[in-house]
Amino acid sequence: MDDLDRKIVTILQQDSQVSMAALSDRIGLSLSACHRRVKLLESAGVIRNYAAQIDRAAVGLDVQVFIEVKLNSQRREDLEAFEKAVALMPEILECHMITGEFDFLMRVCVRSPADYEALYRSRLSTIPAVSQMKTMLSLWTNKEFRGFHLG
Amino acid sequence: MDDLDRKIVTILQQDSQVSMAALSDRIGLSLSACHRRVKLLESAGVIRNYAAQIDRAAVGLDVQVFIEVKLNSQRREDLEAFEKAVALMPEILECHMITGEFDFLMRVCVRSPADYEALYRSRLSTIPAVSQMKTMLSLWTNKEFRGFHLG
DNA sequence: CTTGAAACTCACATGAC
DNA sequence: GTCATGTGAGTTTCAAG
Repeated sequence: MDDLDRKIVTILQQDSQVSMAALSDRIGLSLSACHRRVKLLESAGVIRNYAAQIDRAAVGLDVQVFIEVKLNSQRREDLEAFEKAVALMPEILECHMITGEFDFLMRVCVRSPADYEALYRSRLSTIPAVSQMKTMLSLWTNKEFRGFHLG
Repeated sequence: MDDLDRKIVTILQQDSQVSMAALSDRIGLSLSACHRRVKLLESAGVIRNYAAQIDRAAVGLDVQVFIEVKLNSQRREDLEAFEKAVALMPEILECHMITGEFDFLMRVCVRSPADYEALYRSRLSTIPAVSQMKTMLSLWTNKEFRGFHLG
């Protein structure tokens, strides 16, 4: 991971459909050298995959919520039960174990407040391992994720 | 956005480099019909862009932190000052205005605890509009974002 | 919506410097 | 690392049903 690799990754994070020729131009490398680096970044696992990025509103996911979760205990069985429940819910887009007052932070997207209420009432709050939850509704997004900042 | 469009989007969120032929096969449509739908989804803004997804650890961003932020007030000048400061910090990957005790939730990635300390001490806590912050260090990620769940 | 064909771009491998 | 080159694959468009 030298400076050229970071440039490549930065560009590909914004637009993975850029042609090798254009990419090599922008980083000041020959086409074949650039191509070789990209393939190396892929096989090294630096570049995981290529994905289409979707407009959340355009697909009707109008409600985005962050949820802090506290478990009954840190015992293995509670952790595993919670993780398993999270894995089974596709509306939970991400889930992080965190330090602080709560144990986990999750991001959830659903179509409507009613859908969130249903999810919350009948599928989240019923997880036995969960003792407490705090919902933070995302009112609007000031800054969206557009790739990691390198360097 | 019918069912076929949702199928297309779901596949492209996981792998945008799938060939049109393979994509059309998987959704059960002819190549040209499938191609037309993809282009429509792009021009309609449903598909925003195509991006390489990077392994955070592989690029040395070992520290991921969520930060809740409370402002001094909800006055326009405080909000704008905060947003402006956020926009200028590339380490802040996302920032959402939220309901609840705090006003904003941010995600930050840096290379080391020392880097976070420096960011926190000299660039975050010095924003005049900010009255309080709460740092939640991400210990590990149970579920990673891999695209929205449609349908 | 379908099939099929033509034109074009680019990826990829190769060999040479 | 740099060029130059050729083949195959995939994209894109178009005509016709």
